[in-house]
Amino acid sequence: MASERNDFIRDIIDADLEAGRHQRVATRFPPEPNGYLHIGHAKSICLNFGIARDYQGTCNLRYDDTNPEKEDVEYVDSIERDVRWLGFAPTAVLFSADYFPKMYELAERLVRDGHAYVCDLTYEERKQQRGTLSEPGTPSPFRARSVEENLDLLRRMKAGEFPDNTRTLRAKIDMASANMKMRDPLLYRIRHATHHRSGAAWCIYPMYDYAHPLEDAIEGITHSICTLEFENNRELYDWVLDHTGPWNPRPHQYEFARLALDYTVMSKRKLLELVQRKKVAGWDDPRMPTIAAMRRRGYSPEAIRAFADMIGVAKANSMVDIGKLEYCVRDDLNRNAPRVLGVLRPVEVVFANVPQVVNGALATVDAPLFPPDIGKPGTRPLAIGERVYIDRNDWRDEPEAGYQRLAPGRTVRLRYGYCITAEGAEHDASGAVTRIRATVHPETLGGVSPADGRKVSGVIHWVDAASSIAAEVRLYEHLFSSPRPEDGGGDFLDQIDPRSLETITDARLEPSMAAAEVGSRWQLERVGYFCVDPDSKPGALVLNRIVTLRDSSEKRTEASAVAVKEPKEPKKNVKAATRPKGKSPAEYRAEARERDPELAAMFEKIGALVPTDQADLLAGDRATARLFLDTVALVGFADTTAKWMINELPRALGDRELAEAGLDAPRFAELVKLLGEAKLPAAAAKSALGEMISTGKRVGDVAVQAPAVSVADLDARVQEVIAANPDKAAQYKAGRTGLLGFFVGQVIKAAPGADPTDVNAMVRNRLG
RNA sequence: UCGGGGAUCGUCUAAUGGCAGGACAGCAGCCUUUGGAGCUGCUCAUCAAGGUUCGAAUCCUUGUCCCCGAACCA
Repeated sequence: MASERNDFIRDIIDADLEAGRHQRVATRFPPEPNGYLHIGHAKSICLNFGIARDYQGTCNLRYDDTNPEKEDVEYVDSIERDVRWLGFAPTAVLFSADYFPKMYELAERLVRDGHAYVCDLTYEERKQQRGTLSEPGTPSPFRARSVEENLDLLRRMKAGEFPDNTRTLRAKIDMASANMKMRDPLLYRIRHATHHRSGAAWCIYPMYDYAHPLEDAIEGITHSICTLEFENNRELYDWVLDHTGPWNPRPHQYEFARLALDYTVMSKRKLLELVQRKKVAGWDDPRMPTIAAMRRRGYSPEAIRAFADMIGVAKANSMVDIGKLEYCVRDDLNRNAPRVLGVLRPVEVVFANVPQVVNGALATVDAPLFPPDIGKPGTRPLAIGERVYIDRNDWRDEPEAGYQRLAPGRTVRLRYGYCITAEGAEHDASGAVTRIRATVHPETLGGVSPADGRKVSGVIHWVDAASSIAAEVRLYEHLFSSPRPEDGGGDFLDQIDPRSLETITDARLEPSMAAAEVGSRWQLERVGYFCVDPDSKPGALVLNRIVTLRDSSEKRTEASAVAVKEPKEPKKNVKAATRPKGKSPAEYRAEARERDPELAAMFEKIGALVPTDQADLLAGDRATARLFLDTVALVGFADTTAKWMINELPRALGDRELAEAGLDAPRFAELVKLLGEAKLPAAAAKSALGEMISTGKRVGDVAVQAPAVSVADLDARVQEVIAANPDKAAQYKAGRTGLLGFFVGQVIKAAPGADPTDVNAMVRNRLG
């Protein structure tokens, strides 16, 4: 059983297990090897593998490689590496291509059963005959070919007798289906192509809609999870399984909303374009949303998994704030990245008063690798020499309000070291500071305040000029300057932020960083988190900025507020405007009556008993209308019957149709009678109705009439509940009237036979 | 003969007729040898209108808006 919060898919799995529909859970992650995996895939990986983990089930990594022209082993390799790096071990690593023989065998079966045919229509002809979203298609002239001819043609297709694109195998379903996917969809196409796995063994390849359900069924997948755009494909998925089975377990497809993140793009096509047009350095350019890029940038698998947990799984299209990802990355790094000192834009500080120099240093301190709140051990020595570098950004010739760092006459603490006071600065011709002169307060080591009582305005980072090492630092920002680069109608490539990569070649790091390994992650205190890039060479470190530190200084807030551009006009949905409006249920009911005079007559009769709007709802189909009329004929109470049929019956029915639910008028009438005569409380009647429908029993057998509760008893219950929740009672009295429902619910739980109306009144009374 | 889905704080997501909750972001304060972290508090939502009900985000009705679907892609 899954722990913590469930998503709707885990709810479905829980229900399936509970109902005995499955004894075990099997999922799969089915990428097509035609690109690198991205953060959106990570969401799916965490879902599928996470379910396998939570339910002690299985999860296969299966390459959905049915299109030889787009797929490549480079992608196959990268995908498995990324899945494993994310922390998941596939139960099996499989390839659709390995099922080609079995799929073909089933295709022959479809032909033999008359469910598929070979079609000679060209692409253009088929397009012509497909119809549109609102008009039916026309059947292919080859639809009526004999089984023998179809079988012969299919075998010759497989044998390679026909050139590419000259024939297809199509399912024989319904060219008039409202679902375009069901208009005799293609099952196989001819491609004399080399496949990355099966080589030249095949010249016909199955289409996704045929292959995918079979792959799932062959592997014994129970829950086949995909994204929302496949909702329309589910009907075909089921059709394929229905005509190739029986399958046990029989897989079912469920769809969730794919991840969309702002300030990036997620489609493989667009990612490929960025790579091929060299807008980025490759699939693993740290600005890309690919797993490989995030790994290189320094995101940890734990951070990405935490992100997947944070965003949840649902069916509503959504755009996730990239800040959530960055939060997860920082949260992980804060706990795990050792702190070191480094200066991105060095400016020299020379000390005028040098207290005492030992081995070329004023002092050497053991600086902790983690702050106290992290509670991790480790230190490294830090020598403070006569000259240090501080960040240019920590100096102001004229400090603005609220500024807490170094400026003429100001005193700051060098992190882990001395307090220093700036005495003056030298500038170049452009006015930029080139050197700062300062005095050291020798007594301030170890957190001691300056002896003269002067105020220390802040703490800044620094490195020793003599012993520090040089490094290249790559500063990354979001690749795109717009939160939705695909919106606005223009080319998304135009939205690339030219400032998304800034390279600093003369940064200085504390000497301990010379030993940092490729891939290791560090916090440069007060600057951000950094990861050692594989481009590093001995003596020539390259650091990637993983993410900045959160910065609550006002300056930064203002700057980023300016940087955020106004979102563009929301894109106009041309399709939506030209799309004809669908018929409303009311129109369907009216049409049904027009087609069916008997139903129209029933509508008339019902209209004589209840208001027209109710009659309309009750006379949309014969089963409903008949139930109403028969029930009223039996017991009267037209008003009660109508209200219960309209408002309560749908919920009790759930997914079932009234006609197949087997609720006959005599049984329903019994319930209505009790209701009409006020002999059964509404709440009891509701649960009874549900039970009557699912068990076929009579109301007398299922309605649990809790013993009546005397007024005195009920009042005691009310007072007990109020006494047990004094805080809530106080809140209620303070005006939080929504709590009334809470109290009523609690009392009814304690006294099931009570009339909610009475309880309501008594609670109000007691709570004043 | 159009069909299939969806709509809850700024964002993501819970609540399966009974307290609209959590997280991110934001704001304020505390704390701090990182303007980090942490802690405390605050701001902020059920698409609309009717109906059923003691009680509706949830059930019914009528609307509105958004997404997906007419590749020999997946």
